[in-house]
Amino acid sequence: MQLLKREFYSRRTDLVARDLLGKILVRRIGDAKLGGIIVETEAYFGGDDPASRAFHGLKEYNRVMFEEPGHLFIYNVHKYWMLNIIAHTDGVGGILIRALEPTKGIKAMKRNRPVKRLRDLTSGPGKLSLALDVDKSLNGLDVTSESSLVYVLENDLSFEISTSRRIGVTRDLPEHYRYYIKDNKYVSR
DNA sequence: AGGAAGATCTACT
DNA sequence: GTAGATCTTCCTA
Repeated sequence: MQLLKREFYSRRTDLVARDLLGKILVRRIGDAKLGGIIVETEAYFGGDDPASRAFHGLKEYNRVMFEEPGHLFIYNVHKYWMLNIIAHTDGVGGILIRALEPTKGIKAMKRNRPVKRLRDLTSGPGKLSLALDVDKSLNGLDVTSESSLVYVLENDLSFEISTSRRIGVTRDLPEHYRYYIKDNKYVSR
């Protein structure tokens, strides 16, 4: 399977968010590989998007949102770390990875986040960060490098895409910027 | 230094 | 469906 390159992320944020569905997110920890199929994403933009971490302008903690596409942006909310991948054509924007369908390293992920049912393992942005042992130490990481600790693989899969408004935001835009695989049981809700 | 907000999760009813 | 826990970061002083 082919690694997604920087050109993939150097496109409109919402298009990249949609196109990430069905791809394989891999988290490497030593020799182990954990991860799964991306089944739910959300796009966040720059200055005109009140739900975005970039809405109030450039700060130290959100700096990577304004930098080169294809890097990780890790942000904390309510005790959990949010895993985002930077993607834009106009200088700022990123995609929240909200849910995975686990396929690799399931035993290791369950050690990181013990659950009874597989469908509870990575069906939410905070859940998948715990399962994949993702925290702020990965902020700014380049996901387009062969040797990266996190990267995304091409994957041929056919499915129907559903959309909705974004989940959990206090001030959302009227458009639909949440994308998910229809009827997939690992979607967060 | 203190208070409040927030892209969440869990455990209830 | 709703309440409460929890912690990083921001804002004001």
